[in-house]
Amino acid sequence: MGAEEVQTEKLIKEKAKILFFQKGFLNATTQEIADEAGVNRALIHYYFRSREQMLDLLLDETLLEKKVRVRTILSSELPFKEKIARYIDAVVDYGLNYPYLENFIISETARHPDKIREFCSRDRVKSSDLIREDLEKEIKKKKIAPISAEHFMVNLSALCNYPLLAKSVLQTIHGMTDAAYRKFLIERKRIIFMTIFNEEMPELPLKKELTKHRA
Amino acid sequence: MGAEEVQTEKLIKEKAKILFFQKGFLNATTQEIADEAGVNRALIHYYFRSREQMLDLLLDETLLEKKVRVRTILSSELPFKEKIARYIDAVVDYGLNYPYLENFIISETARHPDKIREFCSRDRVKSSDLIREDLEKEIKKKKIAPISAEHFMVNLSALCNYPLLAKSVLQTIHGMTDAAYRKFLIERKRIIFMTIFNEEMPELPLKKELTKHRA
DNA sequence: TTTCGTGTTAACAAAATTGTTAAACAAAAA
DNA sequence: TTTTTGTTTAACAATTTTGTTAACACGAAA
Repeated sequence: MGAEEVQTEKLIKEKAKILFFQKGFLNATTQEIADEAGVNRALIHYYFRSREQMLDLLLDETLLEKKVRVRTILSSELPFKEKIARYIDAVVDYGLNYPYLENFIISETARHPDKIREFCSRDRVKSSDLIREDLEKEIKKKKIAPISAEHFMVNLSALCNYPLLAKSVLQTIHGMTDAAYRKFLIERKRIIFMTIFNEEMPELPLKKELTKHRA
Repeated sequence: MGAEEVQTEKLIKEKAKILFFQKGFLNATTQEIADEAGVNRALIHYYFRSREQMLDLLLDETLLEKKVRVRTILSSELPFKEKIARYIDAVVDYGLNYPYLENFIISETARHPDKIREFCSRDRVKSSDLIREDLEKEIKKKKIAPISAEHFMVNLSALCNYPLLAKSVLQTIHGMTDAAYRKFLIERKRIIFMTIFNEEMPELPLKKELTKHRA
């Protein structure tokens, strides 16, 4: 047993993520996953028992990773608009890696509503609760038109996630190359901020600072 | 042969649409479709040759129907803001019937990029072209912040379609019933307009008028 | 060296899914 | 009535996909 060799388990997960979340092959078979990883199909069952269990694990890990990033930002002490700017930045960047993640979730959730229910029930606060206070303050200061926290968050998710989700469609319609679409998505960060706040997005100072705690 | 009896072909298509576009069962098998329609599975092959061909037909028909509705609005002579208000109204209403249509397209397109390419290539004008002039005028009049027609249309589609697409997820997160979510979606029509134009959505006169031609 | 355990493989079995076909059926036409 | 035509059904065949198992490889520990 060698920790220095290729970690087959990790390799399979990585390649499966690419198939499902990057390439959008929602129906990828165990064989296709094994091929992508250049590995015998039986290993998928060896490490993950069944296809189903592997999917659960993948989703759980990936969703958690994304949730941590997002929550870190939304529950930080940053001023509201910077918080949102960072949220947009993080979600779009994450989506550039895994454009079809949301699509996958949607499909899985349609078939197995209990899975996402279980995942959501783990945390007591909804993400809309995390911005409610900030938002209401902003509204009172007349800095932004009245809107409920739920609608605000849905607007934000929609503007960030949809262009990633619909990558294949939008790219085809507008006849863009992969590179052009990537550029378009990065442009969108500013556009999204403008659409929501009706003003230019501020420059963001170094990202690393955010996770560090300062007593 | 009786035209007065239940049209099996139509019945199958209707029920398949429900499975795919309403319930979001992207992987529904021919057996599941047959069951939903209360019909022998072989009939699906009798009428549509293969599962694949049935899917193509369904997508084509449904997309065309939606496209006609949208194009009718976008290429009408209405003032810009009313045009957009009607677009929002139509897309959200259509989505209330088929919330998972977009999801289906996205998945199909990821696997078979040629299909959507073929569908798109049928019309010469992109929908963003249909509003470009109007939009530029509006921007010159300082009625709206500068934005490209592409970003504007993507914003609009995102705000309209995402909440439908992510129905199962959002509904779970916010703990809504079907009825509550439906209400939420209808509320969103005004929200979307406000988000884009930063002003209240006007009341829309009767919808029927739109399709009629007046020389 | 032998033993042990993890990781890997090919071969097999079982289930699910699609597509075909021949026969049954029913209503209209001859 | 018989024939014909379009529709429906059950049974079958082929393929795909998943899951299991027994044998194999090979380094580490005894």
